[in-house]
Amino acid sequence: MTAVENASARDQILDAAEALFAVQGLGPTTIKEIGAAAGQNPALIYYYFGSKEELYRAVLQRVIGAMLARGEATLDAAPTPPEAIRALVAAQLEFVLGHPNAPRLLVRELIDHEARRAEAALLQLAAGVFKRLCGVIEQGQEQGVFRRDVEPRFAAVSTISQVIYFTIARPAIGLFFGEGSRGVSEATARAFGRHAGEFALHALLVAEQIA
Amino acid sequence: MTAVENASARDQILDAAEALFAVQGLGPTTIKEIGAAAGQNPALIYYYFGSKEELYRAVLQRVIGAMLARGEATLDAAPTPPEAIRALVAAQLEFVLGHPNAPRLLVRELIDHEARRAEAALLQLAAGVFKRLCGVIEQGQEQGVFRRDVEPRFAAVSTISQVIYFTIARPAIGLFFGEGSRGVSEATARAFGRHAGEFALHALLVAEQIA
DNA sequence: GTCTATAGGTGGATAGAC
DNA sequence: GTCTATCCACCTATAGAC
Repeated sequence: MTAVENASARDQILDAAEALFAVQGLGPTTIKEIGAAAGQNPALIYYYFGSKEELYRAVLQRVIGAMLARGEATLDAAPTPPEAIRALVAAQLEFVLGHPNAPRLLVRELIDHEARRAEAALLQLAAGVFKRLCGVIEQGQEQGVFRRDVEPRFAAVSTISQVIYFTIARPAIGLFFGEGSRGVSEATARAFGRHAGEFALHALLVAEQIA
Repeated sequence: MTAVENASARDQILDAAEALFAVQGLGPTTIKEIGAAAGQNPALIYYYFGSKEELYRAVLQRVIGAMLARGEATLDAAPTPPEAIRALVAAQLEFVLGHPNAPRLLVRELIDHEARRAEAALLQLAAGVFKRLCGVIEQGQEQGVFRRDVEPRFAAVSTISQVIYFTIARPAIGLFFGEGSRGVSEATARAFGRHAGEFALHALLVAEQIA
């Protein structure tokens, strides 16, 4: 009955809902299912969140907030544009390893956008990360380390796409790598993360800069 | 009542279902909705397909078949590994412009895999395309035009990820490009396609090969 | 804050006429 | 092959006891 225990019941619902929404999506996930997974009475969901939709929004907010904070902190901390690219991709990979639900929720939300149910907030925030990364790439071009015949905004999309797609397509990639359709091992995922940073860098660096 | 008209009723259901499944997913799309969108009686869906699930499978089969045929033909026709990379990315972009539902259905299916509903066939086929592309990259490495310090399978994933992610994230990218949250223009999409081919090539080519 | 019971609505699927 | 009518299961949400 204390504030802590209340928060805990609420959080257990949030955690269970996040996992179920990520794997099944909003529609097919039922209130009863969430209650059972959370070890809580389904009626509590209405007490704490009002409706299934609002619970879904709360789940999204939490995930997006965490992802964004991580991305911005990483970009801010990097000393040079090439380091920023490498660090961002590495942070992206570490983030999705720790929060495998995040890209699933995010991508579902993007696909659902034309179903007019997506949060405008998500779109704004996603666009915000792109802009920050784009600034870093422009800076690298001004410093003469990145090629000038690259559209910075396009390059930002290409850079970010790799880890997200890798995570989403993990079952198919697991088969491709002979590691089964349940997805690749964590070691392979980390190796891909290092590759993705280098791949983007080599695509961006002027030829003389390449070691 | 002719065979052609029968096929037409069936195809109208398939077309309507494809669009609805792509935008909303399987769960939230109702049989009645599909019937209305197709201009057909919902009961016909059971006559032709047996169940909602089997209709969904038929939709997937059609899309995957088209995508695969296009990809393999493109790779087969390219004379050199660099040309193959460029041509594959260009074909990918043209395909998604013509079939905007395809990547949505495919990515939904991948995300849903842990919900144990995905087709093993899709995973096998996706892995097949990766393998073909991977062979092209290895060939380029043997010929000395592509860098040897790149894992070919990772590079295949990075190359393919760009256009698919661009399509999925189109609403966010639309905002980012100041073209509204309904997505970017076709001209911008084509420009991105050209960029993505070059991005992957620069990431792969040995330094001396870069013009 | 937490639980039970249930109302109210909708969805997938089928039976059977035409 | 196509349509109408309908059954049954299930889901969201609420009312109200504790």
